Amino acid sequence: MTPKLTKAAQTLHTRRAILERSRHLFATRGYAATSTEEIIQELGITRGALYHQFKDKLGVFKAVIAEAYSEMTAHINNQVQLVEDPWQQLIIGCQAFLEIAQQEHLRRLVFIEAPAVLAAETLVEFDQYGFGLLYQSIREVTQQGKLSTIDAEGFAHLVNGALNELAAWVAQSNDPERLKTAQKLVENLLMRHQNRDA
Amino acid sequence: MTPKLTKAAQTLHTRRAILERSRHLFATRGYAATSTEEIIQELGITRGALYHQFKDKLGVFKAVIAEAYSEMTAHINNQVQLVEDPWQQLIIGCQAFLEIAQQEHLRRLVFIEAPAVLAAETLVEFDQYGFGLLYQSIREVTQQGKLSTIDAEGFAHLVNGALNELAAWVAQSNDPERLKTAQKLVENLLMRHQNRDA
DNA sequence: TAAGATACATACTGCATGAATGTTAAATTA
DNA sequence: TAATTTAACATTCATGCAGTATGTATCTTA
Repeated sequence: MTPKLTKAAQTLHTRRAILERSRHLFATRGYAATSTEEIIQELGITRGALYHQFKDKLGVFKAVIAEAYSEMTAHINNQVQLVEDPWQQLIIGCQAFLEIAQQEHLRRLVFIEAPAVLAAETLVEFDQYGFGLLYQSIREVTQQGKLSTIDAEGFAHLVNGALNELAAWVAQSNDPERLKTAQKLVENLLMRHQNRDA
Repeated sequence: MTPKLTKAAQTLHTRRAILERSRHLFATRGYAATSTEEIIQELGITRGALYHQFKDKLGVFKAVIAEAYSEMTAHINNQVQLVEDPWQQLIIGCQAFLEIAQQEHLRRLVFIEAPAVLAAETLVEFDQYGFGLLYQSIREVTQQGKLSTIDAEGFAHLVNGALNELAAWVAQSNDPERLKTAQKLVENLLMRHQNRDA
């Protein structure tokens, strides 16, 4: 006899519902201001369900953040793979970041809530995904002699920080031109560090 | 008859004690993980005292953040005022920021905890202090034609973001050379945007 | 010095997390 | 396929914490 709903399917449904609802709440109200009570009541499930699927409230948050991170990196990777030249990839990658990070929800989750909530904890692990891509890219063009800087790692941090803040700046505004301005600013930043001898 | 301790002096003592203790706790454990119970017990005072001096836990936090901000801006202003040339002031100011924001406690409070805790709230108000200085400085050199950028405001955000992240990078390490590296990176960034015609 | 304000103390309420325990239905296996 | 186990969820409760209400002692001021 075939069951109405397999266990695996049940889990999938419940987890997805919790993840989506809580992601919305975490992104709009913040982690602290979101109660597990809210999450379960809006979904019509019980505490038992939530605490069965996740270790605790922090567990839900970590899962949400992991998804948000992978969405961002996926978009960036997609865009980057459209070109071959590492130097172009660096520029395209940065601009793709600005596009995706423009989504206010993503930004608040990844760059505001996550650092504070996870603080000393596993944050580094997560953050390496985003930063790692950038660092690798910058190291590559530096080694090829195309980028001129006194310290590739430090420069990667410089660019990363610039990108994060520009993303916030773009997101805060309604002006559709800002994204383009930010993208040009970053391209300009990179071009001005380009080594013309190469 | 002279009182042992004037009311004003009492207030001063209590407020300072609360501010210093809670600042330490907020900076090391974070806002959420710090309980008012801890604060008062370590000081040997009561809830009444705390809630008399501050509206609530958030009120304590805001006061702590305000002090942290003003320490940072004070240091930057001091350094900047040592030179006359606006272009030099911009560079010196950025480097002074890296010096002061290197202190892990300050950084966590101002750039990690505060944004998350104050989120939509009065954060902007605070943040304008730090960013405002930078923006003004950049606008000045841009108007003088010394800085070449397509958008002064956007460029200010770019630099601000770069500074914040570099500060974190410096703070994470024990290497005393990192601060100098970061300072050079920023100077380099600015120099590469300098307009040689001026 | 009397009246009021101020700084603090104590006790209590309400809310949120997470744990303990119970129940039902799918999965496994004999 | 019947028996047994296990997984998904339900319900109830203990604990800890923020913030409030109310009481008291000390300082201020008219």
